[in-house]
Amino acid sequence: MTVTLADVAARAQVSPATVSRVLNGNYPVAASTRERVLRAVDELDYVLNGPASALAAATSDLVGILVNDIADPFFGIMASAIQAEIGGPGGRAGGERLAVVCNTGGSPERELTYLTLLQRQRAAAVVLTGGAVEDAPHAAAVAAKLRKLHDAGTRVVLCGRPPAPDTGAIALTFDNRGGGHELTEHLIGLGHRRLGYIAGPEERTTTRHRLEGHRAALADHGIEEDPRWTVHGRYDRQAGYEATLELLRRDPTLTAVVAANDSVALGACAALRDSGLRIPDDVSVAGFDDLPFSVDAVPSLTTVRLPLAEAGARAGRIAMGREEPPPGEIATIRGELMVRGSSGGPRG
Amino acid sequence: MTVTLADVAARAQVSPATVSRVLNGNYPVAASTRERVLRAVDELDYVLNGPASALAAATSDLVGILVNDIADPFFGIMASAIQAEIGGPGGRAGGERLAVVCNTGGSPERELTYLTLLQRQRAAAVVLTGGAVEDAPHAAAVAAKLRKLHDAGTRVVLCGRPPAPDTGAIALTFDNRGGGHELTEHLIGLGHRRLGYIAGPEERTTTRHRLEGHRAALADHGIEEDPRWTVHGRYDRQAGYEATLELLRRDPTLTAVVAANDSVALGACAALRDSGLRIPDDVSVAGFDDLPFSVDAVPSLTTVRLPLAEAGARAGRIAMGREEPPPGEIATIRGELMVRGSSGGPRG
DNA sequence: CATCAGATAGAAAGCGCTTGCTGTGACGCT
DNA sequence: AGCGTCACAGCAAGCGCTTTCTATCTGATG
Repeated sequence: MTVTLADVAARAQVSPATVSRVLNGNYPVAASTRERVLRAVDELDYVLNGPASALAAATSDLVGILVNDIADPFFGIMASAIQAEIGGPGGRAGGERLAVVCNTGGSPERELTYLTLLQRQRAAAVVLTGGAVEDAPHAAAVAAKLRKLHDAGTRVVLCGRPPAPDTGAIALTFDNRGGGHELTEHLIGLGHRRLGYIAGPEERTTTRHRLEGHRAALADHGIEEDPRWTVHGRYDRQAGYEATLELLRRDPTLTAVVAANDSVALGACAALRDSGLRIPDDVSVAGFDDLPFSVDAVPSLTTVRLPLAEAGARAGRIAMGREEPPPGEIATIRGELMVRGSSGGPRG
Repeated sequence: MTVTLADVAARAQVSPATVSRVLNGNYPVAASTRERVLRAVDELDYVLNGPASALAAATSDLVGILVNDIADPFFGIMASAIQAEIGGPGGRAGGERLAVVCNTGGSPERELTYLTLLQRQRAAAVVLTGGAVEDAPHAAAVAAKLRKLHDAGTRVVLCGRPPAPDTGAIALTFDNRGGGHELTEHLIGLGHRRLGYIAGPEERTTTRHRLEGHRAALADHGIEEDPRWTVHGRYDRQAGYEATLELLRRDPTLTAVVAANDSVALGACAALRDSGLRIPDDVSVAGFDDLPFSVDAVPSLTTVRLPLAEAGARAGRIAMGREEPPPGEIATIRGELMVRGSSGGPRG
């Protein structure tokens, strides 16, 4: 039924071994023979059996990319950049690799299961993107898995994720703390003293780091933080909307709202508008990430730009072994403050 | 080095066959034996070798999802919904399947290569999303590939893509033509007579269908179309911005701009604003898709909602064989006109 | 008590490919 | 002329798992 290597070999009048070598191209084969084989492959419309080849060679050409939410451009952009470097078809990479993105939906279990699945497929490399969950047992389980993958020869790269010590994983980490600090400092510089903060889900590293940066900035300027000024929620627009209403309820005198990310900030803007407040005249708003739509918002969003595409590309190259890992296997990627129309001096 | 089935068998004092059967659970195994095996698996931390098992069983648990642009929420949302149904880990599906999304970047060659790669992996199913390219040779090549995949037992589902006759593929098609028609009709109903249209890339089915709907609506109302009123561009915000400036240059008297999709529409809004025009007082704007951010735009965007998540979920279920394919193997999914703030009567 | 169906477990034959090792001519060297 | 060297090509042994067929044991049946 299906065409196998042996069929091609028969047709080209050579041994299966020769066909295999022509296809893999890592062994000398006479030009004339090669041509004959290639013609046979073409005529029979032969397609290599991936599993068989992976089994025999003990390696596969699968590269896994784990993301928290594939519908979120934050991850989409990184995944896209990673995939472009992995080669996938058409990439500049020599061997064709199947870059696959796996959507964990932010669930620790799914993350773990996907890692097992990739381990099972003997993936060539795995790139984990986005913040990690700060649950000790789960973190340990993931670390163990990463270590195992690494030991099995799978290259593991963390992109926009905190380092995982002793796992052999290369980490490209975003400086969320620094970015958060700079952003809040900017607002303080404008004269704001009562700042609301809409944080992401409690147990995520990204959430914690950004919040820490924010608080550090407040502390630096001797501003005592009111616990009512922080609200947690999901990383989406809806959460931002609701959290903002809650903040306004708790303290209507806030002059600025800092959001966990741009989507949340957009929700915040909508809530402020719906509450009859002008941005930035009445309340300033700031986001994080600088996703493409942020510059288009009205007013355009003050935020911290994270070089998602660049980071992804680099992670992809490292995963493919086409770029040296950073010294110490850890690199910190800084964000860049983008001051735009959504932030201004308080009340006036 | 790595633990194999045989190791587990030895440890559990059973034959490899038994271990395999315990793991696959489709053959009677005494409870006590099963337990012993499971314990051994656990103790040895055994992970099944995917390729080996795929080879022996002649099937794999890979499901491919092809998207044009993973960084675009349009695809992200569909992919997310599909993946959720495929199961991936944690899904309600029984067997764990590895749902992998492949980013073609809109390139026909990459699309083809990914299909080959998936064929090579003996994928259990493949879902293609988004519009197709209307290049005859390429379309034929894709059709041939789909046919081959289908014949090899891979379930093929098209989601938001026109049917591919005689390939055995199930198609869930969006009614782009109808949506485009309804949208333009709405604007005409408001009194608009000079409507600019920002179309997507020329050679895509989605582009053509939406444009056809637009033109049909114009024709229905006896409006003669000026060729200067149509500009083609990419499906992104930037293209919308530039195309709008071009339209304005060609005919400053336009009272409405219809965009190929919401991102393009947002770009159009930005361009109009930058040109000192108010929306919708001076010019009305309409998009397509109703992506999450569209309702947040200022003013909120009049557009056609496509049930991306529902369609994706259905495609996923069909791909898994958990839902009957539609009669005739083709279903047309209609959009819903969402009238919002960006459209109003012309000039006041 | 002999017989047989039913329930489990094992033996072994692959699945389709890769690769170390073994030929085998053709060349070049002394 | 004799022989070591290459450059290729083929042999055959797996890679780790699934699955058919067969063997064994149990308890039920007549």
